[in-house]
Amino acid sequence: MDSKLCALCPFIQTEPASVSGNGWTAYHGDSREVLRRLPPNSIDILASDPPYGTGANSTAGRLKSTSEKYRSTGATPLPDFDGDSLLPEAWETMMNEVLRLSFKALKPGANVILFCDWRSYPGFFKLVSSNGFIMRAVPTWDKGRGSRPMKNGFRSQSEWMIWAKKPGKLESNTEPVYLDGVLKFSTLSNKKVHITQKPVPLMKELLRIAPPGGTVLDPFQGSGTTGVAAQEMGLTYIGIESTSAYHAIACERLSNSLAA
Amino acid sequence: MDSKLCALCPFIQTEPASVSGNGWTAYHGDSREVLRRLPPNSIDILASDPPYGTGANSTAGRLKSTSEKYRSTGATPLPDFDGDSLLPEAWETMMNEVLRLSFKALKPGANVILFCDWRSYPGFFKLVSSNGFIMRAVPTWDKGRGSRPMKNGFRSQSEWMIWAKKPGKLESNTEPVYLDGVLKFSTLSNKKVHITQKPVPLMKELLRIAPPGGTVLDPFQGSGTTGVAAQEMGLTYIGIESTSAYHAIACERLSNSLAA
DNA sequence: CCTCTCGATGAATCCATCT
DNA sequence: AAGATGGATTCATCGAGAG
Repeated sequence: MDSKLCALCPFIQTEPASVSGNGWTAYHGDSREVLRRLPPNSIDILASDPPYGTGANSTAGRLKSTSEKYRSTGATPLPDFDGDSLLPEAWETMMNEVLRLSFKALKPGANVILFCDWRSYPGFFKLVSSNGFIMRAVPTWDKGRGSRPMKNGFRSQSEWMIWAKKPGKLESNTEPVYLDGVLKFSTLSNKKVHITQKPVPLMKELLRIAPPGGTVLDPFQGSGTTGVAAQEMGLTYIGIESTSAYHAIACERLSNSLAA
Repeated sequence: MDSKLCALCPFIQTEPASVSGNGWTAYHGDSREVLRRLPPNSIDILASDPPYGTGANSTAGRLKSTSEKYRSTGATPLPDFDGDSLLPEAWETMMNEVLRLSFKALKPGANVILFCDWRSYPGFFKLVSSNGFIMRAVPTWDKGRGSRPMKNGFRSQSEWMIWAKKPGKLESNTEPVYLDGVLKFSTLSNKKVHITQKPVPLMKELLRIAPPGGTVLDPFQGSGTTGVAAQEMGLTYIGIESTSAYHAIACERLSNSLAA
């Protein structure tokens, strides 16, 4: 942990708890508190699946847990995750702060990958741009036709990944990569431990844009898929999660990731 | 043309010119002027590829013609199209008016399909929602790997289609359709007569959500691809185009569409 | 080992009913 | 009357288990 903290600052009082392994660190706490303590210009890539903040469209939506909302068939209940049921103002303030603090932690020229959907994209677009990042493109994750069909309409079968970067140039003398703009990976139907869990092969494909051996940051770690992918790609990983249940799940997945 | 116009209104003085064929009408004029004259609640679906308004990011961009901007290899020059080089304020005012007038012309429950990309989506999202339309989803057009690869990044190989509807219910006693959310059609590399021309098979797939025999409106007709697709789907078509060169091209394509 | 059947799933949406 | 609630709905795909 960065030890160059201001000893007089009353806002930083306790160290967030963290668990470490070979090439990874998982913090348990609020993203903003942890981000404040990361050394500036130290991260090569931010890759994360943040809460979309679209769960609060009704009072019911705000009161319901995420597992109730996003599971139609009442199968295995999963632990809830934070940040989805915030009212728009609260979501925006939180996300703005996370992006501002992340900007500092990232190296000049570092890439940013953020998952979103058609509802949350305008909010992310505004915050990403206004925090100094440069939008590059928005590749699409095609989930295939496994998702729920839509009568007399178009199936919602994709999510988007905002690709942006911090201004500057990241030096890299390795072979250039050329990545597709539409990435097709099927969802893990029933093996999921988090409702919005992404497939590891998808995350690995996205992380091909990271410099070899670089450091990946995920301020909304969830079940730790980004970390597992980073491990398999030989990248160093730093993750942050506020929910106890998911912090524990992520630590276990990270511990076992290269064992298999 | 609708004859129930207010005889005292000083703003409506001349009839826009139009050309008609069997099941289609192509207006030559400003979308807003023509939309004002359409009978309210008469259109079943709006399907269009509007100007994105993102061509004016620099003075150079505003002064360059659209054919100069969008052709890196100096191949056959194509006629310019209107509305792309408007400054953001002007684009927004124009598009707002077109959407407001279109809303009136559409039947309750009518669907809206608007092409956009990741730059223009936030602007469209705002205007579509604030004009009373209900956002439904955003299917993706996957152009495949034909487009230019991106060094150390993700290829821009997709465009988005905003799917929205006017509140209400469109009665239809036909078989329901279930459409995919990611539509893969390759671009017409060199046979294009308009720079942003879409493939006819893509437009036909999109028009499958129209009620059989219904009326399709395209306020930014361009080279008339929407109309050709509508013809092949057995739908009635109304298109509007302000540029003379494209009006002529569209009339010719529409005349010949069912001949082949 | 491969094929087939069966069951469960989906960052959701529709609609009648209730407050 | 407008807004909230809760149960029913849709089908291509994936995985488990049987043959």
